[in-house]
Amino acid sequence: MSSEGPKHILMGQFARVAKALGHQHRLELLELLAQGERSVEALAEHCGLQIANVSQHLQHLRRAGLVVGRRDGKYVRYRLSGSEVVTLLSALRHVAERNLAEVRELVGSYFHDRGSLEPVAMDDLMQRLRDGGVTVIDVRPEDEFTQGHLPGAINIPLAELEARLQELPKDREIIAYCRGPYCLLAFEAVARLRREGRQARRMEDGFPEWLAAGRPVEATTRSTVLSE
Amino acid sequence: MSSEGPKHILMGQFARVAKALGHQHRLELLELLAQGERSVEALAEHCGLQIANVSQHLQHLRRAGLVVGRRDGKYVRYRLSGSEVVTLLSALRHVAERNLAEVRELVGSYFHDRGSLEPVAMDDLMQRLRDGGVTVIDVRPEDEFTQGHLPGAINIPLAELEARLQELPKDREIIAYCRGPYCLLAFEAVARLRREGRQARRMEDGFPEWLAAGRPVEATTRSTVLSE
DNA sequence: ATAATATTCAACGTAGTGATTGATTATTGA
DNA sequence: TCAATAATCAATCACTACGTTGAATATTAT
Repeated sequence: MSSEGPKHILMGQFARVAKALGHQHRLELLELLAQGERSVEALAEHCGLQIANVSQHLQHLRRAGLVVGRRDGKYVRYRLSGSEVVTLLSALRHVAERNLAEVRELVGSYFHDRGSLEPVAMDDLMQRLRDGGVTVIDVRPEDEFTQGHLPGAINIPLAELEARLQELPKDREIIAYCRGPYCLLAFEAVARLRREGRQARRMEDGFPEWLAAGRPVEATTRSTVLSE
Repeated sequence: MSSEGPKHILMGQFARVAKALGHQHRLELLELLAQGERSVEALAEHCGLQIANVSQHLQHLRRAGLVVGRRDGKYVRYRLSGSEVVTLLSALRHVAERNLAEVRELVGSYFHDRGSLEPVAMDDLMQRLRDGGVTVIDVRPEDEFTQGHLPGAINIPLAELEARLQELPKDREIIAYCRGPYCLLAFEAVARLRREGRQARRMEDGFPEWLAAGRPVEATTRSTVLSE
């Protein structure tokens, strides 16, 4: 009785997409894929899940139109099907942060309290990139950096931060970014840089949001643009 | 093993929100609530569902932070918890339309083919409202109109359209809007108006999107603003 | 060809979800 | 206070989803 008519069919389809988002592990997979292409194996490793399990989740996501896979030799590499998926994930985060008390508390205590790290909005950073006088560091793992990063950013994975301090100018502000607004890497990087007496802040959002906003991006290996 | 750490907890919370969206009936309820406040009974009637069933869905939505309810005499009236929920729903629709072949086909055949109805973007309509020279009609049911509508819009529910044609000027373009981009009311209204020889187009989005975009809104009964 | 590796498929048990029914609570009006 | 109405709760059943296991498939390298 309630599945007839084009509107109901549409709602059923929308629900299919939402169902695919409705699982912790699938959201984690999507966040990883938002950084760039990855094989099933690599995803399983990152998430600490079984390969068969990840494979099934990926197919679930694929049926919902959220990711696409391509065969590359022995591997099947998955990626987000488009930048609108990043937008959807941002909207989801936003609603949760705004309306779930548990999330507000967690974000407040765990993220915001980590010093007054004064995040820089993407717009502002864009402007300062044009004006010069700012050093941007990408604290994600090297393979994610390679697939795409902010123009002019230098890749310093968190583990190498102290060892490579001399690469960072002492008289310019340093802006760090990582995977997204709730990724801890940039928080930690800024905290450590300040401990070393550097002037550092973090970008409010991560690389995927920068990319989805249609801002310029550099890739190390090839010049392909990831956005659509 | 995989639910420890602040990040995993956050993902679990985000998944909770997505799970709540992952059901056809709940999405239909949300679309209705995007028009304004409604009692459980009214929602059940509109969706053709049992009251107890709707009640349970609403509590599911409430636990996910998507809706809030307040007691009003014998009734409990529910509404969306904020405009960011509308944004989330739009993002969901957008992903589905972009990446699910079934949705693309359905939208193409059922909505787009209904004449070349040349939708007007919200921005353009906003400008034309300022300039004057356009008549805007709200073809939703009266109770939805009452709770909030575009400034200056006149309410003509679809059933009354032919009977009230004389209220509409013949020399000005008429813009119709309804509940949202996939609501059929405005499509149908435009088709009928053109059949009558009027110059008519539909607004691309519906009232909830207009409201969520922070644009001006009028309410008939009280001057409360629904957005946050 | 054969072995090795990456991924998917198939099957199974457990657990959770959704719809229905009837009972229960909250509020209003007589 | 009692009846009527609106909403929620509790219990049940059918159904679907999740994770695991081991087998099957696809591709590469030997």
